[in-house]
Amino acid sequence: MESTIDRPRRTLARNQRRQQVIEATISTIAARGLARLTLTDVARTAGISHGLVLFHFEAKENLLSETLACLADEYQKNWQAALETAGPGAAERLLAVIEADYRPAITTPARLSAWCAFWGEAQSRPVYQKICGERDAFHIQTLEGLCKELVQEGGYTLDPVHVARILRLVVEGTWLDMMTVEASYSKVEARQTVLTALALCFGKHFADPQTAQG
Amino acid sequence: MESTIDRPRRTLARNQRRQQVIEATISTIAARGLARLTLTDVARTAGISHGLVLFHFEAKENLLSETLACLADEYQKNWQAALETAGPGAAERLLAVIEADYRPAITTPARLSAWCAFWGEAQSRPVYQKICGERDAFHIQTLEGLCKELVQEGGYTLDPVHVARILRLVVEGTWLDMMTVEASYSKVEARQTVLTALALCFGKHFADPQTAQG
DNA sequence: CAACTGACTGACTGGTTTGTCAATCAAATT
DNA sequence: AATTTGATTGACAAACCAGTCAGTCAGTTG
Repeated sequence: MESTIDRPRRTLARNQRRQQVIEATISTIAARGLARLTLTDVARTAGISHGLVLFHFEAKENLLSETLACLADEYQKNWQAALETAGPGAAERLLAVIEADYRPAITTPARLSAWCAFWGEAQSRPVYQKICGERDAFHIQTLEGLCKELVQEGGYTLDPVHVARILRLVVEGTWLDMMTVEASYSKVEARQTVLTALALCFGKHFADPQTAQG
Repeated sequence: MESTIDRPRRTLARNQRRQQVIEATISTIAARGLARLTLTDVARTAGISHGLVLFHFEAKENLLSETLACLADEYQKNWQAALETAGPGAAERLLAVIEADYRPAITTPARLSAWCAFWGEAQSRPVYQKICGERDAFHIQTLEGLCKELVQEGGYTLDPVHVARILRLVVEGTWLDMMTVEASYSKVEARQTVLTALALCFGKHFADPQTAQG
């Protein structure tokens, strides 16, 4: 008897199909941008009719919101998971949160590209702003908390809010660089840059990759 | 005899009208985003017919490219002018280039918003990438050069490329923050963050605003 | 003043795109 | 096997929008 369960089905379960369409949306945004995105594009990428996309998401606007929410969820779960498996020390935990941003599953070219596209459009769309906003606030709060711990621990004369911001911006910035800057650099270079920033901020806790090697 | 020169004319000179339409485009992008931008929107903002927009720019795509080129030009001229009027020392010059990014004329909400919109769309549009790319490369080169000078001058054990990148990303990042992050902070806060970063990188040349005050 | 040039308008066209819906089909249930 | 449920399609309607163009008008030049 052949298996009837794991053979690809013509009709998929609701959640599976929705996830598949969202993946197709991410790819299509990466390839064509938000401005030129059409439902027919998305449908073609997913290998289904455009009517089915609307059947599952009601409206284009809704599909886009849910796609962004999916990306934001993924991002948050990723760094939170990293935080949970990290050791108890503030330094370890800060490093874990930062390194989580460079995990391959998160930094897919298509995902980065889609993320940037939403970011650019968010200026004029409160809906998008709100989806990212709450999760962002939590992320920032966490970073600030860890920096505060480190400042107290190491007796640094630094404003934890400023330092947390600097570190976050360097991480986010290297993301964007890897996408946009023409002569783009590698993920290794990006992480080295972040480690340099960490060493500059918290020299007693982190060694500069430069001096550590040479 | 009344003046015939400075009275507002119904028909404008070619360059004047083009500039006006570009300004209208920037405002409209800020208000509606690139994805929903229509020529009718732009025309309404400029107070002219949408036929005239096409008369001056041939095609929508062309209007957008020229608008982006205008923003990029403006940006470059701004920091280059700041560099020319700065003193001879590397520290002064670096500070001048960085502070130029916070001049009010450049950091208009509409301009920042439009800039972000183009940035987001640039992933999938080589045309946009190219317009920014060359100018960006020059900007990065300049920053790296100044950082290199400072490193030699102060005997820091730092990679100038990494430091230049960190500083640039903090500046760019505060820009984006002021636009996107929900509980946004002020331009003063942004500049303080950058000064903190400068002090962390080049402690012998720049004082942390924190310790300088307290 | 007459002729001319170039800016300007607004109606129109063709093509594209979102969203609807009736019909179809696969899978589960009875 | 018959019925039901819910996914799926493709044809269709309506809206929208970029781009065209014939004709108008303002400003200039001879």
